[in-house]
Amino acid sequence: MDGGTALAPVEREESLTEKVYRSLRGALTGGRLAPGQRLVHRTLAAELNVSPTPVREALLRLVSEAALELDARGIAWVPRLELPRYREIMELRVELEGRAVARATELATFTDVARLRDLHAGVAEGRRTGNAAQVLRENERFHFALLELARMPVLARVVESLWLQAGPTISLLFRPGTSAVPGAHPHMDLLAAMAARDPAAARQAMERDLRAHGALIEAALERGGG
Amino acid sequence: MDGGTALAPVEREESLTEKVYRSLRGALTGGRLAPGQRLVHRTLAAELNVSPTPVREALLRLVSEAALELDARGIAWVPRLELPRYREIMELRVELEGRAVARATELATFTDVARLRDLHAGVAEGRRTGNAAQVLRENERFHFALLELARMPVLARVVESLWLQAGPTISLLFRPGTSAVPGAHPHMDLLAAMAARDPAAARQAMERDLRAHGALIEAALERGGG
DNA sequence: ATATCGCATTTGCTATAGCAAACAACAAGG
DNA sequence: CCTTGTTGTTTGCTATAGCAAATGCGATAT
Repeated sequence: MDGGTALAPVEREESLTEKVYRSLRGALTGGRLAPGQRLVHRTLAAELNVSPTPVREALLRLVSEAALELDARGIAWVPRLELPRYREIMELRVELEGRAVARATELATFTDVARLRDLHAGVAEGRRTGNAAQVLRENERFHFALLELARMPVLARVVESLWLQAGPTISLLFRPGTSAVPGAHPHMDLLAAMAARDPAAARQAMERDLRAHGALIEAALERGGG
Repeated sequence: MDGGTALAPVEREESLTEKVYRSLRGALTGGRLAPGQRLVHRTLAAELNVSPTPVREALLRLVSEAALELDARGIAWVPRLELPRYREIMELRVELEGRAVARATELATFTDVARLRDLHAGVAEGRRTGNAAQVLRENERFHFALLELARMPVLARVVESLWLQAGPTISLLFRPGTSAVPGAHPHMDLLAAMAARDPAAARQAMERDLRAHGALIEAALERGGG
């Protein structure tokens, strides 16, 4: 019985808690849960056809990641992001994702950069067709793939958490039409810098990318969007 | 009925989940839970005289904060910190706590700095008497008070999470005697810089402080402590 | 019309129960 | 002595039940 050495280890199928968590996470970053929305665990459980227990666990997990908050009564809800807090999140993202992209530039192979180029194509297509949801979704994939390349798991986890905190507000306020920044998309500069093995330039491109997006959201927040 | 306006709002007493969470958190940073230790939720519940549910919730919360991990079977355990990951955590702490102390220096009043001085006295006392647990505990209070002064809640939360990830390993390996760095304690330089309203100097002092501690742990990890 | 009281409902929190998979220990066989 | 099979135990996961506090609503009184 040794033909088995070629077999991959069986994947333990994920728990219900995990499934609910992923579903909620996707809803948060995908803009299907708006700031202010309340999430009553029993109600959600009924909708998802599971018992309240795994739903409650998933909600508490999101609370511990600051993606949700509990009101005075203990009911989970999507927090409204005030401008100062949004700015703080963006400052941290600039620093941390900047670091990550510099590191990724040192480590990335030609193939890695090519893959990133493919991912950016999705973003570009969304921009052309004015599909905000697609832009956000593909942009997220691009950034997370980049984070992966940096081989900094602790940092990556922090950025994911920041992403999740800002996600609902960004989804609510982002409109791709508005972001017609002159010149090439910062992602293109970033990819060029990576191909040229220039970590500092890559970092600067990342910073421009984040600040360009960030400025749009800040403007909307100032108009009273939060 | 307006005599009530002077009353503080009644504090909703914390849930059992919260209590268990705090207890475990303290055990992790206080060195009462060593890397490798397994935490079986039913057993723990029996020891704490509560039902398994809140214990399970507290454990899952710590898992989501990367303070604990789940093994293949789903049992929570205190992860062993490999050197690269420890280094990554320290790099992030240097950046983030450095940022925080620079900001705190801009915002802190004379009274704030005096309070920090008091907190450092606890650290100094622990050093004099060779009480490792006291040094770690008071050092934590000092750093968190500093974070509070920076008014950067998102950053503070991230640092707390990093602290928790490194806590068990630090507690395991830290010995105050070893850390007889020549010259004044970096905290003293830091406090002087804050009093002088010099954010850059404060940041540098923080970096020296973290790297001095960090070097001790790294040395112990290299000797095979993890 | 407004305020107040009371009751039914909602809802988070904790405890308990049952299941299934993994594990451990021990017995039987080679 | 080592392997194999069996059986009892451990343990995470999910569902369910009951409690208590908060809430909401309607009735009643002023």
